[in-house]
This record gives sequence, structure tokens and C-alpha cells, in this order.
Amino acid sequence: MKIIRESPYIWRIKKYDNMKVDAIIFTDSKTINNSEYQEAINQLINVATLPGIVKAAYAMPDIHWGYGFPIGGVAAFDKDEGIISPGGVGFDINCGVRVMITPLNYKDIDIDIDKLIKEIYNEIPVGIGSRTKFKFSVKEMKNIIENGAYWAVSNNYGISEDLNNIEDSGKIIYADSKKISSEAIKRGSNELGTLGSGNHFIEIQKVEKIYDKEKAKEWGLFENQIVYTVHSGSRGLGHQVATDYIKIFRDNLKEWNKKIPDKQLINAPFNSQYGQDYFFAMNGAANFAFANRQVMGHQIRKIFKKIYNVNVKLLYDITHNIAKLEKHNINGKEMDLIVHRKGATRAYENQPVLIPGDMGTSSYILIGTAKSMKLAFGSSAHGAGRVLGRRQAKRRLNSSAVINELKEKNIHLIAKSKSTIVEEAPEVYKNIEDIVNIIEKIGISKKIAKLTPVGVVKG
DNA sequence: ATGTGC
Repeated sequence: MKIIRESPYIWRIKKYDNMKVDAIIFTDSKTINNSEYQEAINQLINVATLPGIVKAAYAMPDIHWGYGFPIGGVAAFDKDEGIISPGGVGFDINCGVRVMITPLNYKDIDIDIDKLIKEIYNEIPVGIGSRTKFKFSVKEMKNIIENGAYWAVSNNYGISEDLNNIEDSGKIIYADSKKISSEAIKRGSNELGTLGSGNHFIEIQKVEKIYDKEKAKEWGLFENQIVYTVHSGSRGLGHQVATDYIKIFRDNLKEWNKKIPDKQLINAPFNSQYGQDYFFAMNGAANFAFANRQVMGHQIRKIFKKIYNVNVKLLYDITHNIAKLEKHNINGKEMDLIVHRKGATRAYENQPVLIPGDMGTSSYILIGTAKSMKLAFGSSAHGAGRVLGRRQAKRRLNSSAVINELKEKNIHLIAKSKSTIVEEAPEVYKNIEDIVNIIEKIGISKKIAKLTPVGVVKG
């Protein structure tokens, strides 16, 4: 294996053996040789062997091991010759982030943070197995799956201008509820508007720093402003879709998959019936996730209206777990590609890029660049990335110490489960500043604003 | 991530 340093933060592994293209890693010299990176880099090399892959397999600075494909990876496949793989999307289909902005200043609100997060916690079901009290009918579920955030806004969970500020307007058209199992639909029927667990969160944040005054103003951001972020996905419904199609592919595409270097890279030709079925089911789950974040974002907006009598706007809502049909310019030729972003954020030129950190540090609002279109199919990083596994975290940390540590930083926390507090502690994550600085130095996104948490709701 | 595992 030959790693070439192409620039201070770009590393290229020249293709060898069964690789069809090179692998490219965006990171610094400190981490490229880190042994903990090696598993993820091996996964990236495996991805580079898959049929129809175009240009290279890419890794963002926050890569770590994932199911088959590394988390923090981008892989684009030719629409006609290439594949689609559930492992390239992840189990939490359309896990993503939305940032909503208030006109409030931190000094107007600081005494009420506990009250505010408690209201949110009481309104929105959080934690593993979190459910709403009511269930949607199968007919209504189909409507949600095919219409996403558009469904939510049409049903009074939002205002029409919200839809202008969601990736794909919160509704992917290549979605078909008939491709989703009744089991998945049943699981989703009382999950709309629920947060979930793990790294999912709701954070009340303060705009700590503005890097680009003009763009921040255009986007409605100012220093010390109160904003909030919702990080969640497609809950049990999306998880069931992933599980279902991995099994369907295993049962029916044995011959097609006999050469894959890792069973978890199971895939279907994009243009086959199985590939299309997964694509339409996956997009249905993605629409469910768009609706889910839309509902939660709007419920919190209503809480702000009630307590502070202010109007809240949606800055942007974006996914970091999806495979999308996109047109890209490859060596002067426009190509239709199926771009898998797993733990990677779309970063089209001028588009807001939302990268959350851990609950003790900060999150960033950035902007996509022309360079990102050229270097990584218009993609960027998605978060800090773990340094400690969940089990290790439990062994080394305890929840009251984490709560105290946050308290010292004036961060209020309300969480359903003590083990989640420990598994998601600041110590468990890499430094988000490093990740953001690397992607900015490469030029695939530019910083607009830095957010620091003041109130956190966790599962 | 997940009614937390084959």
C-alpha cells in the first residue's frame, strides 16, 4: 500500500489489487498514521473495489469504523454500471441536523434555560424506544413516507417557508411506500416527532463567534443569538428498512455479491429491480426523517413562541446519511451518479453545512464551496467522530462527573438515560475544532459561525 | 443508530 501526501491535508492511496479507483483521505499528518484510523482506512480501500465507483473513495477527517463502509465516507457510483449499498447509507437513514434561529439574545434568556429544556423534554419523547402517545394509520404513514416535510407543513407542523430551507425541500421524489415493509411502517407509526437516543440531541445554543459577517447577516445570524439544533433521523422505521434490504440482498443477490471483500458491503446494481426497490424504500425512510425533524423543530418553535413570544426561522436542515442521484462533472463530462454519503454532509456551493460537535464543546455552521464540488462531489464532514467506544466510555467515566463538568461550563443538561450521558460525554469525541479546521484548510467548506451549547436534551 | 445480539 502506497500513501502519497498530495497536499498538507490530502492523502492518496494509489489503487492496488482489486481497487478500481484510488482512495483519498482528508486529514492531518498527526492522524493519518494513528492506528485507530487503520480499520476505517481498510474499509475505504474495500469500498474502492466496488463496481462502477467513480474517481475515488473519499474519507472525511472524522472517519471511523462503520458497518461495511466507514462513517465519514463518500463514494459515488455510475448510475448504469454502479451499485447501491445499504452499508453506504447507514442504518439511520437520513440521520441529519437542522438549525433554527430565534431573534433572542443570550442575555434575554439565560435564567430560563432549565425551564426551557424541561418544556422541550416534556413535549418531545426522547430516548431509546421513545414513542408518541398516538399512532398514525397505515394510510397516513404512506403519505408521510412519500411527502416528508411537505406532509408535516401541510399538517400544521411548520410554515411553508421552512420547505425552502431543507435539502431537497424535505421531500425526495424517488420514494415509494410500497417498497417499505409493513413491519417498518408499523414501527414508524408512533415514532414521528421523537428524538431517539445515542448521538441524537436537541441543543439550545449561543452564537459564539461569527467568521463571515456578510454571509451571517444574510442568513440571519448575529453574535450571542439564541439558536437551536435538532439532530435525529428515521428512528426504527429507517433501521427496519436497512435491516430488511440487507436480508433481501443476502437472500437474492448471492452470486452478484460473491466477490465483495466484506459481507457488510452487500449491494445491488443500481439499475436492477433490487437496487431500485432499496432506493425507493431508503428515500421513503429519508422523507420520514425529514418529517420527523420538521415536527420536532416546529414543536420547539411553539415553545419559544409561548415562553418568549418570538418567531423562529429555519436556517437549514440537512442529512448526513443517504445515497442520492446527482449530476457531477467528471473530467469535463456530466455524469449521473449515485452518491453515497455516510457520515458526510452535502456541501454544494453556497449551501449551509451544519456540523455538530459534542455536547461540551461547539458546533459549526459553514458554507459549501466550488472546491468541494471539484474535490469530493460537493461533500464535507459531519461531526467530531468518536475516539472512545461506548463500552470504554462506560468503564472510564461516570454520569455525575459529566454533568458537573458541563455545569462548570454553564451548560444545562436533561437526559433520559445515565448511560447515554456517559456514552456521549465530551471526552468520547474528537475535537470538533480540528475537524473543521482541516476541512476549511482543504477548502471544502468555510466557517460562517460557531455555536456553543447552553442547554442540552439527550435520550 | 436500533422494541441494542445469530
